[in-house]
This record gives sequence, structure tokens and C-alpha cells, in this order.
Amino acid sequence: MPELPEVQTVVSDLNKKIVDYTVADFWSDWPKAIKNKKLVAFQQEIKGRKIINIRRLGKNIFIDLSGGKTLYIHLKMTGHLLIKSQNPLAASRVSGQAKSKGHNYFDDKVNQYIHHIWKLKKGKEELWMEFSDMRKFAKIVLDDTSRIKELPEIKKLGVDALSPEFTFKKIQEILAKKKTKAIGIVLMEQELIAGIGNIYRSEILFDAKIHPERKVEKLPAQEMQQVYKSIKKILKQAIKMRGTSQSDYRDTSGAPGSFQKVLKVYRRSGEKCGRCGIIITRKTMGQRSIFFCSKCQK
DNA sequence: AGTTGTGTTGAAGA
DNA sequence: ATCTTCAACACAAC
Repeated sequence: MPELPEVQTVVSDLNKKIVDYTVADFWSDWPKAIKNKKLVAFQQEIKGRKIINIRRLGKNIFIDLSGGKTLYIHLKMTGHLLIKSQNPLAASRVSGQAKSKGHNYFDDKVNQYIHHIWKLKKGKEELWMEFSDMRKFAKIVLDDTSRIKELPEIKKLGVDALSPEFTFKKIQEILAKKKTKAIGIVLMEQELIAGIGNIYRSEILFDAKIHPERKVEKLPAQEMQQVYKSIKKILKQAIKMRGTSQSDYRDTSGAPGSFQKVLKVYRRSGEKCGRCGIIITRKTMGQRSIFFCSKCQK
């Protein structure tokens, strides 16, 4: 699932691949994903705009366009943006560019659920940004750049987990307001800290050796410091490894990340803990599965 | 073949 | 206010 590291990987790739290209056309077979306007209006308003810069906040992607507009995309669970340099209609007969060891990632089943396509042009060069989204939960919004940060879902976001403003003092302030809640719940709340989802909350707490059900008020400063350090450490490591593709996440070349190879607890219930050897526990917490070692994590 | 689990987010219900 | 449940949707695994 795309959490902060996966979204950061996509944003970095997009900044390398599509800046200075102009939107020439847009196609969709699922216009319900476009939340604030009809398909025709969306097409009219996006055509002819040049891509200036791509940035993110938490798991939200913002593609800034010329003329003061921004394309805001949330990948939700199964969304990924694929950048192709050949006409998608001809892709089946021509070899793709995402090849590695004879394998074309664009051909993977997980990349076949394409519901939206932006055609991009820079002089004679053409690119296609294809949005694969199996479960069709993703969100697309086109609005004035100045209005994006005022959207309710953006305005309510907490501090980004990797931003400079997310200091130890900041996490202390945030947690001071959530005394009676479990740390495993609080870490995932986007209104508090933006970017952490179900995979990384388990991995962060394992790294910090903190039990997910521990109440925030019962975390002394030293243990809170451990949690803080583990948030930064795990997210940065996951970015270096281009995210987790335990299930369906893929990068803009259609290729998987590699953090799933170093997962310590996520989806490893029933297996032995690499630290102490006891069996990893799985529980439901906040309507989602959480994984932890009941011996290592106190 | 039907049921369940998957997980992000927002809305609705208690 | 705060918590829980459901709904959006598709598919793999049982």
C-alpha cells in the first residue's frame, strides 16, 4: 500500500520524468475518481498546462501546473502512476522500457488496471502517464494551487513525518493531547502525523521495541524518543529501498520496491521473531491488523 | 461457490 | 466529542 515512502518514491520519479511536459490530452473510463468536476470540464481545464513541479504531503501527491492550477492525486490502496514513453495502444507489440532481466514490469497483472491516461508532450517527445487502480478508490482533484491547502482533507492533515517541522518536541506536543490512546492507533492518524499507514506502524514499533497497545501517557520521554527515532529511521530506510511491494504497490516504471524483503513483523504472524525467536502476534487494532513481538516489544 | 481478508479515507450512526 | 461501523471496490485465498 502506498504510504509515505512509496509516495515519496513516486514523487521523486515524477520530478525526474515529467517536469516541463505539457498535458496534451486526458482519457478516463472511471470519471467518478475525479472528485470536483465533470470529465469534460477536467479535460478542458488541464489541457495545455505545463508540469512545473511535483510534491507531496503525507500520502497526498500534488502536481503543480502552469496557470496556477494543481493536480491533486491520492493513490489510496491500489493506485499507481506509470510513465511510459510509447503509445499505450502500441505497447503490446513493442517492447516496453521497464525491462529488467527480460521482464517488462508494465505487463504485470498488477499494472493492468488502467483507468486514466494523461498524454504528455514536450516538443516532439511524447509520454503517457497511466493511472492503474484496481480497486478504484483513488482520488483525482484539479483546483487552483492556492486552494489546495484549504481543502478540508488537506487542511486537517498533521505534520508530515519526514518534514523538518516534525521534531521531537513536536511529537511530544502531539502525543500530549492523546494521552489515553494506544501508540499503535495514534501513529496512523493522518490528522496528527501524516504519512504512516498500516505497514510502517508495525515496523516502526518493532524497531522502537514498544508494544502497540501501550497508552501514550505511559510512554516516558526516553521511550517516546525511541518511537520518534524509529519513525524517521524506518521511513528513510524504506525510501532508500523504494517502498514496500508486499502486495500491489509499484513505482512509475511498474517495478516493485524491496522493503518487503526486510519486513520484521508486518504480515509475519506465526513466524519466529528475528530478535528473540518467539512467534509474532497479529491483532486487530483500529479495524486493521497490527503485527508485533510480545516479548521484544514492551 | 460463498465468505473473508486486504487497508485508505470519509461518512454515517451511536 | 469520540468511538465504531460501513461503504467505496476488486480479487486472492480459503
